[in-house]
Amino acid sequence: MVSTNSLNQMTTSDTDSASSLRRALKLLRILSEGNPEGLRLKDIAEAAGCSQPTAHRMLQDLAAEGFAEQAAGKRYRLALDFYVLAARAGQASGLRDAARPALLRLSATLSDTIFLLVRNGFDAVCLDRVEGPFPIRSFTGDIGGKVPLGLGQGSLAILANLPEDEQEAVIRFNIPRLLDRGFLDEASLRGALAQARAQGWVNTSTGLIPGMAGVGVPVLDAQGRAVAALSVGTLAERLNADRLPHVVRILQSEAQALAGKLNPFDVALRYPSRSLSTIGAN
Amino acid sequence: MVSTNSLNQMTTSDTDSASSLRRALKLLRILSEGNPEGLRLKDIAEAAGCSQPTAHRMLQDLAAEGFAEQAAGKRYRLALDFYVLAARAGQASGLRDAARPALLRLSATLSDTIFLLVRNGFDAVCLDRVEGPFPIRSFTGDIGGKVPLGLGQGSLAILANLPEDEQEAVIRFNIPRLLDRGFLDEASLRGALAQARAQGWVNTSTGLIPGMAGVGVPVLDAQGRAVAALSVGTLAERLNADRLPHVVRILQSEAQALAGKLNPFDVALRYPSRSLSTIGAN
DNA sequence: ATCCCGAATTCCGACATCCTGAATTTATCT
DNA sequence: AGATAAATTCAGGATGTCGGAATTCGGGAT
Repeated sequence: MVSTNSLNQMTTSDTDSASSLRRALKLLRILSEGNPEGLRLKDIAEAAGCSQPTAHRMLQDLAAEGFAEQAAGKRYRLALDFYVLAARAGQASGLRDAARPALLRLSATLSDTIFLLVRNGFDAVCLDRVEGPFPIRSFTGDIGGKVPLGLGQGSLAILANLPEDEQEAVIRFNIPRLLDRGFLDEASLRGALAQARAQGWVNTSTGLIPGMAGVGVPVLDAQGRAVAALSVGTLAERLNADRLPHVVRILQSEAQALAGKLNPFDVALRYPSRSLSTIGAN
Repeated sequence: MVSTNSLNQMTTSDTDSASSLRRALKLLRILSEGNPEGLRLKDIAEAAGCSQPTAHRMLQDLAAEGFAEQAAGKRYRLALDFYVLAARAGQASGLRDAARPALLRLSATLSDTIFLLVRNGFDAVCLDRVEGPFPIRSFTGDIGGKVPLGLGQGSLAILANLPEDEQEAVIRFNIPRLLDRGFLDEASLRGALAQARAQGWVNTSTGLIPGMAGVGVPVLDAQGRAVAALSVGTLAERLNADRLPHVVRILQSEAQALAGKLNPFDVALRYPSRSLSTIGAN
């Protein structure tokens, strides 16, 4: 049989006493995590823990609103409208627009790929990316992609500059996830964090991805909390001792300028106080 | 105030006798179209045509599932989770991954900004984009952005290569929208379409955006229908008579190669993928 | 080409959930 | 601070929802 959901440990606080709306939203998550070609109704119903007619009706509604669609073979998948709709979600803080000129400058100056990452719960999310001419492999992947905080240069830079207690909570939650991805034990993570905090930037040529290297710097808000990170991803050979200081300097300069433009209006992104309800998913 | 501009497609039977789920989904659309900083409950309720308590409860559910969040000032807006979730929606056809190498090659070769557009209803959606060193203004905007079919090079290239009846339907629907954006009367649109169909590519240096120019070519499926477009956006001076033919040729070449890779996902000729493949790996 | 089986979709009665209006708390403005 | 408007909570009553059963659809084998 289809092995049940892989990562969903404690999907929601209330086992099954969720509202019908929340159940429907779970369907979207299921679709998002499933095969992009589409999922069969039966499997969706099973994953959602509801009957087939119920799943069917909800999916019909989702389709009618343009959130889902039925591909050939009757398979259901997310529709493009959903994508379009969400494109504006990243704009919340205006960070993306604020950072774009910096990304373009950095990419033009360094001829490398530049990432803009923001913190989102226990993850870093790639909010934007400008590609350089060199082919890059990164954890972060595409725009909209996410990595556990601590994995990768920018992600590490953010984690290193969180308030003590939050950092600790994130570390505790992410250690298993990091081990799953095959990198870092807790000791080396804490070592890397200490160094990152001390020197203000992160340099990982430590072979996480063979041949790749990068530099990440945090973007700090008025309280010194990391809300984002700028990072460079490039070939290891392009980050030698000669070039590294230059790259760090220019990155830090842009990060600082960006911090100045931050909208102080909503820096304090709040996290749902209700236990671990929403963060378990994905 | 908040006008409920619903550009919903034909699929939506727009009677107000919608299920509660569909009403909730409309809320997401309202949030998406509203001020990215967030909307007040009162306005949301008004735009959705429901009472405040109802809107409130639905928004609470949306927030609990990570689709929305409450910013300072109690304003509601889409959350980053939504963005992350939707990032995988664009993957439906695998077109994006298939096209990425081509985009990178084109950008590297031409030193200009390259767009990948796909058709979505009456719009063209920017599925991916690789930026060149020159600052560009485009209709399409960011990844996830959309333009009415017919506006812009790639968008025009798609429209020009749709089946007769669909094209006609799109034109009829889009004419007012195009006029709204201040460009093109119907006659010149039809003229441009005829030319685009005849020569196989679109060249707009016709001053839609001052100083900007671009070339778009359609990506055709096995039946000769346009499913996507590749386009170049650049400064008008960079598309002179000398360079234009070269740009067109290389674009067409990539578009053709891309068409060959298109997934014939119409029929499930696929061998039963029961084993492991239904669970998408990350 | 036909049969057969599993999946998808439709139907319907019982029931739980959701909606509206009023009350209470919280934020915003003068 | 006071006043006002918005946001949130609360409680019945109505409506939409749920899941089993029946039907249609589609795919695979003989």
